[in-house]
Parts: sequence; structure tokens; C-alpha cells
Amino acid sequence: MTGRRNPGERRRRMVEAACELIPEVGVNGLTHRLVAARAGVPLGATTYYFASLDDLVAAALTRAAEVTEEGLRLWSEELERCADVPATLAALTADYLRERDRMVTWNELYAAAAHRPELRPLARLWLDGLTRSLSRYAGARAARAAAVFVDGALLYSLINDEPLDAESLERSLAALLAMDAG
Amino acid sequence: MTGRRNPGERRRRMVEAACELIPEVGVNGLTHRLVAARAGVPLGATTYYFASLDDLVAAALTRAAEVTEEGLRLWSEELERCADVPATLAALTADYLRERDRMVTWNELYAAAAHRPELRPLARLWLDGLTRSLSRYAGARAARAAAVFVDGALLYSLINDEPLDAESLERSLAALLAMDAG
DNA sequence: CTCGTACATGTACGAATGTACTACTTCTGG
DNA sequence: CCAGAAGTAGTACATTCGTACATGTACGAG
Repeated sequence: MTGRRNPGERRRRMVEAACELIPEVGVNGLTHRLVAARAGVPLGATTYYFASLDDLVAAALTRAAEVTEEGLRLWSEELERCADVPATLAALTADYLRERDRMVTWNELYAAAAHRPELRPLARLWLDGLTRSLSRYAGARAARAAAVFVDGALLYSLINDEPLDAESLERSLAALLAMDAG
Repeated sequence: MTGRRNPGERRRRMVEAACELIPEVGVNGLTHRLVAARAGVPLGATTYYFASLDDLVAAALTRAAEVTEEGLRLWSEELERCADVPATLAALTADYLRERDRMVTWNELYAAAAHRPELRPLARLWLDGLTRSLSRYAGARAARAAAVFVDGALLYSLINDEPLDAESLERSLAALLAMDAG
């Protein structure tokens, strides 16, 4: 009953527990004990599988980045098959802005990356990936501007009860994507 | 020599010390001892002047918000007297994006506000204030969109070595401010 | 089988933290 | 002038933390 032998699964559960905890307590609120309790493993397991707490945090943020990249592929496909890129992008963004936990997690990654440069490549995945996707429908400058706006909308939704309305999103993104190509 | 009697000044120095420390260690890295050491006061002074560490943090973030509001007034005046609003706004933003400490502090406030709702009004000051300023030159929707973009540019600069270039800023802001009024 | 290695688990420990507390000094109102 | 309030300063204490470690258990190679 106690601990069935299963290294991969145990590690995975700890990473998942850490991902669950980040929106609740923040990256800096993570502790070995909190993760162990949430994952249902003894305290010692956290130090056995991760060289340090920083490693555990990095593993959790890396996992969060993987999830984000997966979401990015979905966005890419959706944009590919749609007729109206700005409208579709606005709709996808509006959906994103309703998933508070994902937004908080991503902002935690930004904040952590601001203090720890080694995390910056991870933090760039979303913005760079989205920019690359949008480059198929607009100039490089316009694509990046639209991606920057989406991140601004994320920040806005973090501190306002009501996220940006769908029409504002669509008009703004349309305006940016229609910018002269650089 | 030790501590001349001067309550107001002491409190002010501790708040200032906390503001200095936030970009270095983050909001969650603040401790009584760190603030006391930086301010040059004994440990006891921090608990005498602030009911709890949260109070100290709140005081520091409030002070940071005051500085931001002051900066906002400068932006307002600059925009008032200029000929080309998007170009001036882009230049002001470009200057802002070079002050890394201010950006990090502001992002720390966002992250803290995401977890502590009582800080949200403070976090909204910048975005709401900028939106209000811009409302004199564009519709409500366009003004807000431009402010959201500026915050997105802040996030972008936090995790990239090179901030957004001036031309991208100007074109993007021009496109947003020219949006149909809502 | 058996033995070494990888995994599991509970406990221990030094360091750091928030906060309370005691003693001391300076100021102020009567 | 002189209490008592307000400010200053050093220290103490319970708690929590990251991490190390000792012991126990399963499992695959020979």
C-alpha cells in the first residue's frame, strides 16, 4: 500500500503537484513539504528525485511550458483552418483569459525569469511561438506586436475581475495584424 | 549617534529600503532583517512601525505606486504638449523599458496582486491612469488597447535582452490609437 | 539463490524567519 | 520639574525551511 515501486510515475506526480501548487502559493511559496504532501509521497522523495528545490521548481515550470507549447500547436491549427485570423485569434485569446490558473502560472514564470536568467528561454517559448505562428498571416513586426498585445491582455485580466471584452480583442488584433510589414 | 529621534524619517527609510530590495529579491524575498539592514535600523524597528511583514510589503508597493502615478503625470503633460501622440507615447514607453528596476517592481506588484486581491486596486493604477490619459486622444476602446499593449511591451522586455524597438512601438501604438472609437 | 544497486521512508539538524518582549532613552503635557 | 507616553534597541523563542542521512525494501544480473 505504501509506495509501489515506480520511479517515473513518482517523479511525474511530484512535478504535477508542484504545477498545481504554483497558482495557489506562487513559485516562491513552493516547499518540499508542500509538494510532498500534495503528491502523496514522503518528504524524502522530493530530495531523492530533485537535487534541490530550485531543480524542482525548474522541472515544474518546464512542464508548464510543455503544456503551453501543446496549446500553441492547437492555436496554430485553429488559425490555419479558419477564415478570419484576427477574429479567431481573439476568440482563442478570450478562452485563454478565462483559465485563471494558467495565466497565474505563466505570470509566475515571467516573474521568476526576471530574477533568474536561466529561466528566460522557457519564458520566451510562448511569445516567440505565437509570433512564429502569426508570421504566416502578417509581417514579422505585426506578428510580434499582436503577440505582445495578447500578453498585455493576460496581465490586464490578472488584475481585473472582467477580462478584456471580445470585441476589443478582435479590433485590437485586427489593427495590429494589418500593420505595414517591416 | 545611534538613532536620533525621528519617527517619520525612520519609517520613510524602511519603506525606501523595501522598495530598493524588491527588484533585487522580489516581494517574497523580503524579510524584516533584510529591510532593517538596508535601512540601517535595528530589527525591532520594523515590527514597531509595521504590524506585520505584509503591512511592510503593502507600504512599499503603495510607495512604488505613488512613484508610478508621478511618472504618469509627466507622461500626461508630455502628451498634452506634443504634436504626434503615438510617436511621443512610443518614445516615453521606450524610455520606460530601459528602467529595469521599475519594470521588475511593477511586475512583482502584478504577481502579488494575482494572489492577494486587496492589492489589485494598487496594481490597476498604472493601466487605468494611462488609459484615462490616452482617452483625450482616442476612443475609450483604443486608449485601453494602447495601454494594454504598453504593459505587454513591459512583459516582453522583462524576458528579452533587447526591448521592443522604437519603430515597432510607434507603429503598433499608432495602429491601436487609430482604431474605431467604441 | 544472493547480492549489489536503486528506490522508499522517517527522522534529524543547522539556519533563517516572524514576532514578542524587556530594558532603556528621549520627548511632552501639566 | 516630572510622570507617562512614544520611540529605540537588543534579544529570545517557536516555527518552518532545505537538506543530509540512516535504515529498510524491492528487484535484476550473475
